[in-house]
Amino acid sequence: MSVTTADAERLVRIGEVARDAGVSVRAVRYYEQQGLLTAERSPSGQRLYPREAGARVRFFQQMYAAGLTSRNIAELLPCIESGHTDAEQRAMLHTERDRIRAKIDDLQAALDRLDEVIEVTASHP
Amino acid sequence: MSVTTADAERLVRIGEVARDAGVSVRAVRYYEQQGLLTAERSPSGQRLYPREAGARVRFFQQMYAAGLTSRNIAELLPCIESGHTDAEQRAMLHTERDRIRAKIDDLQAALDRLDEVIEVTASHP
DNA sequence: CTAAAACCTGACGTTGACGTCAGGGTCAAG
DNA sequence: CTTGACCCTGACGTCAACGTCAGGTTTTAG
Repeated sequence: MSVTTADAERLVRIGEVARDAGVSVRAVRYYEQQGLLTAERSPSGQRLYPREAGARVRFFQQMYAAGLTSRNIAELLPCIESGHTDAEQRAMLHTERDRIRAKIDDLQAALDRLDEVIEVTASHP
Repeated sequence: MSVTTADAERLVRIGEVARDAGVSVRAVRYYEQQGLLTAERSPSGQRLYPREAGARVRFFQQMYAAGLTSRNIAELLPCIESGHTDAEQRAMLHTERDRIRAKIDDLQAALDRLDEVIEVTASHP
Protein backbone atom coordinates (compact mmCIF):
# COMPACT_ATOMS: atom_id res chain seq x y z
CA MET A 1 0.00 0.00 0.00
CA SER A 2 1.81 3.06 -1.24
CA VAL A 3 1.61 6.45 0.37
CA THR A 4 0.02 8.02 -2.66
CA THR A 5 -2.69 5.39 -2.70
CA ALA A 6 -3.37 5.98 0.99
CA ASP A 7 -3.64 9.69 0.31
CA ALA A 8 -6.05 9.16 -2.52
CA GLU A 9 -8.27 7.07 -0.30
CA ARG A 10 -8.64 9.99 2.07
CA LEU A 11 -10.25 12.20 -0.56
CA VAL A 12 -13.98 12.78 -0.37
CA ARG A 13 -16.50 14.17 -2.80
CA ILE A 14 -18.47 17.33 -2.40
CA GLY A 15 -21.60 15.71 -1.00
CA GLU A 16 -19.73 14.32 1.96
CA VAL A 17 -18.03 17.60 2.68
CA ALA A 18 -21.41 19.33 2.64
CA ARG A 19 -23.03 16.79 4.95
CA ASP A 20 -20.03 16.87 7.22
CA ALA A 21 -20.26 20.64 7.57
CA GLY A 22 -24.02 20.84 7.56
CA VAL A 23 -24.29 23.04 4.50
CA SER A 24 -25.57 22.56 0.97
CA VAL A 25 -23.53 21.31 -1.95
CA ARG A 26 -24.25 24.60 -3.63
CA ALA A 27 -22.66 26.43 -0.71
CA VAL A 28 -19.45 24.43 -1.00
CA ARG A 29 -19.19 25.26 -4.70
CA TYR A 30 -19.83 28.87 -3.81
CA TYR A 31 -16.93 28.86 -1.35
CA GLU A 32 -14.65 27.59 -4.08
CA GLN A 33 -15.87 30.36 -6.36
CA GLN A 34 -14.98 32.84 -3.64
CA GLY A 35 -11.50 31.43 -3.38
CA LEU A 36 -11.96 29.96 0.07
CA LEU A 37 -11.58 26.36 -0.96
CA THR A 38 -9.71 24.51 -3.67
CA ALA A 39 -10.30 20.98 -4.84
CA GLU A 40 -8.51 18.38 -6.86
CA ARG A 41 -10.47 16.93 -9.70
CA SER A 42 -11.10 13.31 -10.56
CA PRO A 43 -10.47 12.30 -14.18
CA SER A 44 -14.17 12.81 -14.82
CA GLY A 45 -14.10 16.30 -13.35
CA GLN A 46 -15.58 15.68 -9.91
CA ARG A 47 -14.22 17.70 -7.01
CA LEU A 48 -12.12 15.80 -4.49
CA TYR A 49 -11.43 17.23 -1.07
CA PRO A 50 -9.22 16.20 1.82
CA ARG A 51 -11.10 15.16 4.95
CA GLU A 52 -10.31 18.44 6.72
CA ALA A 53 -12.47 20.25 4.20
CA GLY A 54 -15.49 19.71 6.42
CA ALA A 55 -13.86 21.42 9.37
CA ARG A 56 -12.68 24.17 7.09
CA VAL A 57 -16.21 24.79 5.90
CA ARG A 58 -17.48 24.83 9.49
CA PHE A 59 -14.91 27.51 10.16
CA PHE A 60 -16.30 29.51 7.25
CA GLN A 61 -19.76 29.20 8.74
CA GLN A 62 -18.50 30.45 12.04
CA MET A 63 -16.98 33.49 10.41
CA TYR A 64 -20.06 34.15 8.30
CA ALA A 65 -22.14 33.96 11.44
CA ALA A 66 -19.89 36.60 12.93
CA GLY A 67 -20.69 38.87 10.04
CA LEU A 68 -17.51 38.45 7.99
CA THR A 69 -17.86 38.46 4.24
CA SER A 70 -16.31 35.95 1.88
CA ARG A 71 -13.72 38.56 1.07
CA ASN A 72 -12.86 39.00 4.75
CA ILE A 73 -12.47 35.29 5.18
CA ALA A 74 -10.33 35.08 2.06
CA GLU A 75 -8.03 37.72 3.52
CA LEU A 76 -8.00 35.92 6.81
CA LEU A 77 -6.96 32.52 5.48
CA PRO A 78 -3.37 33.37 4.49
CA CYS A 79 -2.80 34.67 8.02
CA ILE A 80 -3.92 31.37 9.45
CA GLU A 81 -2.03 29.19 7.01
CA SER A 82 1.24 31.09 7.06
CA GLY A 83 1.08 32.12 10.73
CA HIS A 84 2.45 35.38 9.46
CA THR A 85 0.89 38.80 8.90
CA ASP A 86 1.83 42.12 7.43
CA ALA A 87 0.64 45.43 8.83
CA GLU A 88 -2.45 45.58 6.66
CA GLN A 89 -3.53 42.10 7.67
CA ARG A 90 -3.05 42.82 11.34
CA ALA A 91 -5.15 45.94 10.94
CA MET A 92 -7.88 43.90 9.29
CA LEU A 93 -7.81 41.31 12.05
CA HIS A 94 -8.18 43.97 14.71
CA THR A 95 -10.91 45.75 12.80
CA GLU A 96 -12.94 42.57 12.53
CA ARG A 97 -12.28 41.66 16.13
CA ASP A 98 -13.53 45.04 17.27
CA ARG A 99 -16.54 44.80 14.99
CA ILE A 100 -17.50 41.47 16.51
CA ARG A 101 -17.03 42.79 20.04
CA ALA A 102 -19.26 45.76 19.24
CA LYS A 103 -21.84 43.46 17.74
CA ILE A 104 -21.85 41.29 20.84
CA ASP A 105 -22.50 44.38 22.93
CA ASP A 106 -25.33 45.42 20.60
CA LEU A 107 -26.86 41.99 20.84
CA GLN A 108 -26.56 42.01 24.60
CA ALA A 109 -28.34 45.35 24.75
CA ALA A 110 -31.09 44.07 22.48
CA LEU A 111 -31.38 40.98 24.61
CA ASP A 112 -31.80 43.09 27.73
CA ARG A 113 -34.47 45.12 25.98
CA LEU A 114 -36.32 42.00 25.00
CA ASP A 115 -36.04 40.55 28.49
CA GLU A 116 -37.58 43.76 29.79
CA VAL A 117 -40.53 43.28 27.48
CA ILE A 118 -40.84 39.65 28.46
CA GLU A 119 -40.77 40.46 32.13
CA VAL A 120 -43.34 43.24 31.86
CA THR A 121 -45.74 41.21 29.75
CA ALA A 122 -45.29 38.20 32.00
CA SER A 123 -46.62 40.09 34.99
CA HIS A 124 -49.43 41.58 32.89
CA PRO A 125 -50.86 38.52 31.13
CA MET B 1 -52.54 78.67 23.83
CA SER B 2 -54.84 75.73 23.42
CA VAL B 3 -53.90 72.15 24.09
CA THR B 4 -54.26 71.15 20.48
CA THR B 5 -51.93 73.93 19.38
CA ALA B 6 -49.36 72.86 21.94
CA ASP B 7 -49.65 69.30 20.64
CA ALA B 8 -49.18 70.44 17.09
CA GLU B 9 -46.03 72.30 18.02
CA ARG B 10 -44.50 69.08 19.26
CA LEU B 11 -44.73 67.40 15.89
CA VAL B 12 -41.60 67.03 13.82
CA ARG B 13 -41.02 66.22 10.17
CA ILE B 14 -39.34 63.17 8.79
CA GLY B 15 -35.91 64.73 8.39
CA GLU B 16 -35.65 65.48 12.06
CA VAL B 17 -36.76 62.01 13.04
CA ALA B 18 -34.13 60.57 10.75
CA ARG B 19 -31.35 62.77 12.07
CA ASP B 20 -32.46 62.11 15.62
CA ALA B 21 -32.26 58.37 15.10
CA GLY B 22 -29.20 58.41 12.88
CA VAL B 23 -30.85 56.78 9.89
CA SER B 24 -31.85 57.93 6.42
CA VAL B 25 -35.15 59.54 5.53
CA ARG B 26 -35.69 56.62 3.19
CA ALA B 27 -35.37 54.23 6.10
CA VAL B 28 -38.05 56.03 8.08
CA ARG B 29 -40.44 55.84 5.14
CA TYR B 30 -39.60 52.18 4.85
CA TYR B 31 -40.51 51.58 8.48
CA GLU B 32 -43.88 53.15 7.84
CA GLN B 33 -44.34 50.89 4.85
CA GLN B 34 -43.60 47.92 7.10
CA GLY B 35 -46.22 49.05 9.56
CA LEU B 36 -43.76 49.93 12.30
CA LEU B 37 -44.51 53.62 12.32
CA THR B 38 -47.52 55.78 11.57
CA ALA B 39 -47.57 59.48 10.92
CA GLU B 40 -50.10 62.23 10.80
CA ARG B 41 -50.08 64.28 7.67
CA SER B 42 -49.93 68.02 7.26
CA PRO B 43 -52.48 69.59 4.91
CA SER B 44 -49.88 69.42 2.16
CA GLY B 45 -49.21 65.76 2.79
CA GLN B 46 -45.98 65.87 4.76
CA ARG B 47 -45.48 63.33 7.50
CA LEU B 48 -45.66 64.64 11.06
CA TYR B 49 -44.31 62.61 13.94
CA PRO B 50 -44.36 62.97 17.68
CA ARG B 51 -40.97 63.58 19.27
CA GLU B 52 -40.71 60.04 20.58
CA ALA B 53 -40.52 58.82 17.01
CA GLY B 54 -36.74 59.19 17.09
CA ALA B 55 -36.42 56.90 20.10
CA ARG B 56 -38.83 54.49 18.48
CA VAL B 57 -36.68 54.32 15.38
CA ARG B 58 -33.57 53.77 17.47
CA PHE B 59 -35.38 50.87 19.05
CA PHE B 60 -36.02 49.45 15.58
CA GLN B 61 -32.34 49.76 14.79
CA GLN B 62 -31.47 47.91 17.93
CA MET B 63 -33.81 45.07 17.01
CA TYR B 64 -32.58 44.99 13.43
CA ALA B 65 -29.04 44.78 14.75
CA ALA B 66 -30.12 41.79 16.78
CA GLY B 67 -31.25 40.09 13.62
CA LEU B 68 -35.00 40.61 13.94
CA THR B 69 -36.91 41.25 10.73
CA SER B 70 -39.43 44.01 10.18
CA ARG B 71 -42.12 41.42 10.62
CA ASN B 72 -40.71 40.31 13.96
CA ILE B 73 -40.60 43.87 15.17
CA ALA B 74 -44.14 44.45 13.98
CA GLU B 75 -45.27 41.47 16.03
CA LEU B 76 -43.29 42.72 18.97
CA LEU B 77 -44.78 46.21 19.09
CA PRO B 78 -48.29 45.34 20.27
CA CYS B 79 -46.75 43.46 23.20
CA ILE B 80 -44.84 46.54 24.21
CA GLU B 81 -47.68 48.97 23.73
CA SER B 82 -50.38 46.92 25.39
CA GLY B 83 -48.14 45.37 28.03
CA HIS B 84 -50.16 42.28 27.31
CA THR B 85 -49.39 39.09 25.40
CA ASP B 86 -51.17 36.01 24.22
CA ALA B 87 -49.57 32.59 24.10
CA GLU B 88 -48.35 32.95 20.54
CA GLN B 89 -46.71 36.28 21.26
CA ARG B 90 -45.00 34.94 24.36
CA ALA B 91 -43.69 32.05 22.32
CA MET B 92 -42.36 34.48 19.73
CA LEU B 93 -40.66 36.58 22.37
CA HIS B 94 -38.91 33.57 23.83
CA THR B 95 -37.93 32.27 20.43
CA GLU B 96 -36.30 35.56 19.52
CA ARG B 97 -34.68 35.84 22.91
CA ASP B 98 -33.16 32.39 22.54
CA ARG B 99 -32.04 33.18 19.00
CA ILE B 100 -30.21 36.24 20.19
CA ARG B 101 -28.60 34.36 23.05
CA ALA B 102 -27.42 31.67 20.63
CA LYS B 103 -26.09 34.33 18.31
CA ILE B 104 -24.15 35.95 21.11
CA ASP B 105 -22.56 32.60 21.87
CA ASP B 106 -21.73 32.11 18.19
CA LEU B 107 -20.15 35.52 18.04
CA GLN B 108 -18.19 34.89 21.19
CA ALA B 109 -16.86 31.66 19.71
CA ALA B 110 -15.91 33.44 16.51
CA LEU B 111 -14.25 36.16 18.53
CA ASP B 112 -12.19 33.59 20.42
CA ARG B 113 -11.16 31.99 17.12
CA LEU B 114 -10.07 35.34 15.77
CA ASP B 115 -8.17 36.18 18.93
CA GLU B 116 -6.35 32.88 18.55
CA VAL B 117 -5.28 33.87 15.07
CA ILE B 118 -4.27 37.31 16.26
CA GLU B 119 -2.20 35.91 19.09
CA VAL B 120 -0.42 33.36 16.94
CA THR B 121 0.38 35.82 14.18
CA ALA B 122 1.51 38.39 16.72
CA SER B 123 4.22 36.09 18.03
CA HIS B 124 5.19 35.09 14.48
CA PRO B 125 5.50 38.45 12.73
C1' DC C 1 -39.90 86.94 -4.66
C1' DT C 2 -36.67 83.55 -5.37
C1' DA C 3 -33.50 79.99 -4.59
C1' DA C 4 -32.19 76.34 -1.72
C1' DA C 5 -33.57 72.85 1.31
C1' DA C 6 -36.78 69.56 2.50
C1' DC C 7 -40.64 66.84 1.31
C1' DC C 8 -43.66 63.76 -1.74
C1' DT C 9 -44.69 59.31 -4.67
C1' DG C 10 -43.38 55.72 -7.50
C1' DA C 11 -40.19 52.52 -9.12
C1' DC C 12 -35.89 50.36 -10.27
C1' DG C 13 -31.05 49.09 -8.35
C1' DT C 14 -27.84 46.95 -4.81
C1' DT C 15 -25.63 43.45 -1.97
C1' DG C 16 -24.36 38.68 -0.19
C1' DA C 17 -24.90 34.06 0.27
C1' DC C 18 -26.77 31.15 -1.42
C1' DG C 19 -31.57 28.42 -3.85
C1' DT C 20 -33.14 26.49 -7.86
C1' DC C 21 -33.79 25.04 -12.49
C1' DA C 22 -32.08 23.30 -17.09
C1' DG C 23 -29.61 20.09 -19.43
C1' DG C 24 -26.42 16.67 -19.22
C1' DG C 25 -22.30 13.32 -17.60
C1' DT C 26 -20.85 9.31 -14.12
C1' DC C 27 -20.93 5.35 -11.33
C1' DA C 28 -22.01 1.42 -7.96
C1' DA C 29 -26.01 -1.78 -7.49
C1' DG C 30 -29.27 -5.04 -9.00
C1' DC D 1 -28.42 -2.39 -18.90
C1' DT D 2 -30.87 0.62 -16.62
C1' DT D 3 -32.13 2.96 -12.65
C1' DG D 4 -31.20 6.09 -9.19
C1' DA D 5 -27.94 8.68 -6.46
C1' DC D 6 -24.48 11.86 -7.09
C1' DC D 7 -21.83 15.03 -9.81
C1' DC D 8 -20.98 18.91 -13.46
C1' DT D 9 -21.59 23.85 -15.54
C1' DG D 10 -24.10 27.86 -16.41
C1' DA D 11 -27.39 31.15 -15.29
C1' DC D 12 -31.43 33.21 -13.38
C1' DG D 13 -34.18 33.84 -8.80
C1' DT D 14 -34.55 35.27 -3.83
C1' DC D 15 -34.85 38.06 0.28
C1' DA D 16 -34.31 42.14 3.31
C1' DA D 17 -33.34 46.69 4.21
C1' DC D 18 -32.66 50.02 2.30
C1' DG D 19 -30.04 53.35 -1.91
C1' DT D 20 -30.94 56.06 -5.67
C1' DC D 21 -33.05 58.40 -9.41
C1' DA D 22 -36.96 60.89 -11.70
C1' DG D 23 -40.15 64.34 -11.67
C1' DG D 24 -42.78 67.28 -9.03
C1' DT D 25 -44.69 70.13 -4.64
C1' DT D 26 -43.75 72.67 -0.18
C1' DT D 27 -41.33 75.15 3.22
C1' DT D 28 -37.91 78.20 4.74
C1' DA D 29 -34.16 81.71 4.54
C1' DG D 30 -32.74 85.96 2.78
